[in-house]
Amino acid sequence: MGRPKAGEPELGRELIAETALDILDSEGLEALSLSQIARVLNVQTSALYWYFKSKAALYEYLCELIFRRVLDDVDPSLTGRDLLYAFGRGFRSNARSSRDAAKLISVGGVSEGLRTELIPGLLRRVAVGGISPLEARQAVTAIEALSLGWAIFEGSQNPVVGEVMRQTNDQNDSAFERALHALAYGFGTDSAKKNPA
Amino acid sequence: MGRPKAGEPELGRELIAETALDILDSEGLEALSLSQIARVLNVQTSALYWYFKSKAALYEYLCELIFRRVLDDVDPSLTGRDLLYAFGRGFRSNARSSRDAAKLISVGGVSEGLRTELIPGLLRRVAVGGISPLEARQAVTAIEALSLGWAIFEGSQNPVVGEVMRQTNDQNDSAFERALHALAYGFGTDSAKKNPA
DNA sequence: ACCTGAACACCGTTCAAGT
DNA sequence: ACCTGAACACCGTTCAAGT
Repeated sequence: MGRPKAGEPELGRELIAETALDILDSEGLEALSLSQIARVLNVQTSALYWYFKSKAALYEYLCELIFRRVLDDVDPSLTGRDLLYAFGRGFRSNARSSRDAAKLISVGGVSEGLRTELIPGLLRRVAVGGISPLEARQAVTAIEALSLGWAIFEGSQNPVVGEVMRQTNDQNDSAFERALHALAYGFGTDSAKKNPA
Repeated sequence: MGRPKAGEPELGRELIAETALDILDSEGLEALSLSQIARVLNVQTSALYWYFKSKAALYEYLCELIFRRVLDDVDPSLTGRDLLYAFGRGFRSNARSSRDAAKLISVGGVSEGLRTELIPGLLRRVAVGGISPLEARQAVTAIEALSLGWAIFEGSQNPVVGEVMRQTNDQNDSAFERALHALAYGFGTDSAKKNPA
């Protein structure tokens, strides 16, 4: 044991990341450690440092992976506000399908690929029609924030969301969708520009 | 050393919590450990267990403390949608004033006082006029989610918000305020109930 | 190139023992 | 009641050494 057995998948960034997401799913963020990953993979903890220079680097990689999956699930033909809406839905449903994924994102750093490739691409697709680049950036920020925050509360035992959860899932889904809709389609319109009395 | 000196503040939940928030502020969530708190306070780590039964219990206490401060800053005469708006602003500005406070909230659990006292009180103040209790719960959830998510992105090096940050603070503030307004005043209205084509 | 094995400083938690 | 001191299992990281 400890050495590659025939028939066993080869150690690498992919396998390490998948194992990490499995642990995140089954045991939560607290239990997600390099030691635990190594234990599952039957290697020494130090072996992981050949593929990731630190725990933070692994976390960045995981965040990018999650983000990439969300974008892959979104209809590529969508643009503008419809894209905003679909992105928010995908972000939350993905975060909800994997326990503590939202916590990971809130704690993990931002990778190079995310900063230079994925986000700019998303922004370009949102900034169409009457939506300026600045407006697109602000809207994406708002959608990301709502979806991430919502997923965090859903994952935790938050009392507010907890109550909402105890109602039917339909009602809860619609609560999120209503908020999302208010943001995606209400942001930057006249009704959102007015200040309250 | 190690024993209470005359003139030194007495060890207790208050002092431990304040020290913890100081560390959170100056060194971030990663550096916030029981050992570090004990080191600053010149006591043994095990001494802290007299006041908190675990690290998680301390985190809960800190979350409740932060939440309480946010509510204390909100004009007590506000109700309904105006309260929603003010609560969101306070939540984010408080989270922003203390580094990694948002991360702490996303990771920390929910205390008894928060669940049974603070949140129900907030809900009661929101559910006035044309706003039903269910609607109030959903709206508070949405506002909390947006404000928490926004604060997390602000605290991190998120690329989207990072870009927005590099613009003037006014612009960034107004981006958040616009999103907040869309939620507080757009949620539950006719425009938010319609589904996109 | 890829992994082991040992070492280091740090962490959360428990518990007997002191005062 | 309140705190020390020692112990335990676990963690991230480094690095020489093997193949």
